[in-house]
Amino acid sequence: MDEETDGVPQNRPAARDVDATDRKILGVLVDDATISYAELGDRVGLSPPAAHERVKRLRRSGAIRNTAAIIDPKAVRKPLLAFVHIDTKGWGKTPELMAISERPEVEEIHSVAGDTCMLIKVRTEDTRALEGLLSRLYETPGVTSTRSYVVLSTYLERPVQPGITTEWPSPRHMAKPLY
Amino acid sequence: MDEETDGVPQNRPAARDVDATDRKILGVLVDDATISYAELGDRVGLSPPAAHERVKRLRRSGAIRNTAAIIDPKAVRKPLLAFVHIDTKGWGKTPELMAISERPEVEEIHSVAGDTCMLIKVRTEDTRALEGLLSRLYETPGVTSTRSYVVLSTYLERPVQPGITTEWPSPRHMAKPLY
DNA sequence: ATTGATACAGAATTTAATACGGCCATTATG
DNA sequence: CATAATGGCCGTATTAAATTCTGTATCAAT
Repeated sequence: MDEETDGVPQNRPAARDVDATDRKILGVLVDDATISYAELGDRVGLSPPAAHERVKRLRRSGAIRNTAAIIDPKAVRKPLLAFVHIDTKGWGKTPELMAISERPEVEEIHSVAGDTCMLIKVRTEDTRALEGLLSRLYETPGVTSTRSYVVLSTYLERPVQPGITTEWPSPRHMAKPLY
Repeated sequence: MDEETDGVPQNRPAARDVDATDRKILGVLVDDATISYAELGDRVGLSPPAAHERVKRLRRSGAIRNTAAIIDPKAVRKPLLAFVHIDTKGWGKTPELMAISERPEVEEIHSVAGDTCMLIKVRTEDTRALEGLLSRLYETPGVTSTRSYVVLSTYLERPVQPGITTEWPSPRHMAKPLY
């Protein structure tokens, strides 16, 4: 399958919201984006060109950000996964922190509600490499402390799922919210 | 681009380790797996069939786990990202916890070193849905407490990078490890 | 030195992506 | 209310890419 490169949506042209068919398409393509439009059409009940048209729209609108190869971390020698909380004086996207983000080992950087703290996901070859990354983080100006959570084993890891939005059963002890 | 479905590697047939060319290929395909083999070959200095052969091998060996559409969480109405630590009595992949993993909102479940605790990444439509998920988690047998980290903003989020393994400069105050 | 295996390039073939035209349904408009 | 305009789809035709095939060079092991 394929066509023009997925681009980041610079502008928001046709932001029609995704319908049930689009979700089905997304569900299929998250599992496997290497199938043909004929196969995709079959699975969601469309002709190949119609499926193609939908996918093009999903790309244009930015619903599909990218079509990417998912790499096994072990294959590229990064078997060690860790999450790091760093407490910072104030928030921010400091230049020092952004320098850290250029390391290929760093996969995610989020700022977190409550404390002034950042949550970072890293994948390294071994504990030695993790140590280097951590000491670099600790030396970053504004960082007051770090806590690391080294992952022993991963039970589930998957990309964003389109999933049909279903309701959770309200816990009995919980009142319906006012708004 | 593409061919037969990426399969999970049941057996380990040709586990030759990835060389520099393979890393280049992975680097390109992580960015954009929709390019043609001609284009891929150009970028890494191979003929189209040779590039194709490499990619097939990377799939067979499991280095490329999947080729997937990356979805914008906002497009599927999941703008809220949170990490949840749950403390558990003992470890484990209890049936109850595994039931949680079937919710499409749950993206990752890891067990963590040190405490007996699990780290869970979830993405929901709103705080209401998060609340439902959390109360469900708290009601899971064996769970003694939960802590949630709601993400305010994400500065970096990307897939596993093949990256050329480079050395960190050893911190000056740190001795070389003995092994 | 010879054999075998591996990786590659180039050409040939098959398959899939893409472009085009027409149809139907829904929605906007006079 | 009638009618135009739009959007989404299908079927077909064309073009481009994936895939197969064959020969060759390189390297390793016998």
